Amino acid sequence: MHVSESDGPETAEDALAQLMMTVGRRFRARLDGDTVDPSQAALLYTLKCRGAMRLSDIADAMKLDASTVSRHVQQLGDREFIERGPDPVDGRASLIRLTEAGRVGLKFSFEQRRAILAEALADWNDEDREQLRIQLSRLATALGDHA
Amino acid sequence: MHVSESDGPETAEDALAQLMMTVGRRFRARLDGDTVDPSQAALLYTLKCRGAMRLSDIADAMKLDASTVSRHVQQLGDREFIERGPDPVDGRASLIRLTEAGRVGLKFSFEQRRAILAEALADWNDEDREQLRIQLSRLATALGDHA
DNA sequence: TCAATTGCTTGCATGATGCACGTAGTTATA
DNA sequence: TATAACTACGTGCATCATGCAAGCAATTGA
Repeated sequence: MHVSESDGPETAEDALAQLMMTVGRRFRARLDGDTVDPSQAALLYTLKCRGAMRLSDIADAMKLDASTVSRHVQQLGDREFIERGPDPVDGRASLIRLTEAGRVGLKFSFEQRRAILAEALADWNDEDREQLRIQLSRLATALGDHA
Repeated sequence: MHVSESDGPETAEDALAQLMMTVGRRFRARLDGDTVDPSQAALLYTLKCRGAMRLSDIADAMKLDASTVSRHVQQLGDREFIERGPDPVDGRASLIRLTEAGRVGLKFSFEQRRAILAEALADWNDEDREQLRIQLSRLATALGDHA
């Protein structure tokens, strides 16, 4: 066991595994006043980072079934958080693009999560926060890349 | 928006929000050969950290409905990953305790996640890893505490 | 032209979850 | 003591997210 009996985790890997387990629930849950659920927020975020994408590419990026993404896209489209345009190079596909309303909705989701985190990070000094930011960002990139 | 258009997140809070969104899926999914699903692994971890607990206390700690925990406990009990004993101070309740098999199952779940993370952290130096471990551990504690 | 492929959608089954309710055991009060 | 109120837990039911399989439409290749 790489987590000792009463101390904290012994490695960064275990610390992250513990963190995901401990707080995952709080991020997965739809937060108060939040307008998009976590999966759909992730979809919006993907579009924000990568620009207009085809549905199948979103499914690949998010490691979800295309049918699941199809339903999310429908719901987000109903709320005009995304819009679908034709793919100029393939008439079967459509390019899905974030709308301004979608940016606002995504921003709101981030703000909700920010509030929770800001509370936990309240007594961290700037250097620790910056270190954490850099490392988490690197980690997210590394985990996302080889996906 | 606290996440800039093409750079990484600008604050540690956003970096973590992004991380949860980016990789949450990989930890939530039942990994290959894994014997317990993520929710049940979290239950085992809770028992590991806090010792024998009553069902209602587990529900509080995990922020799940008691009925959900009841079902998890049944399934984990069937597989003898936990055992239920009488609560000496309340005949209605039972104390739920991790078995040795449960520790093994939990360890296996952690190993699975470790493998994914180790790959992503492969090129980090020891100092960065140690920093990350400390900060993640602190963060998990902070987030878990005010829960 | 027609078969095979690809992008997407829909029907269906499964599994996790919460709520409402029921049962058994406990505590408080007359 | 008797009885009412409360608590811990389990079960039935509805809901929702998801994946798989099948289908439809458009593209590509022979």
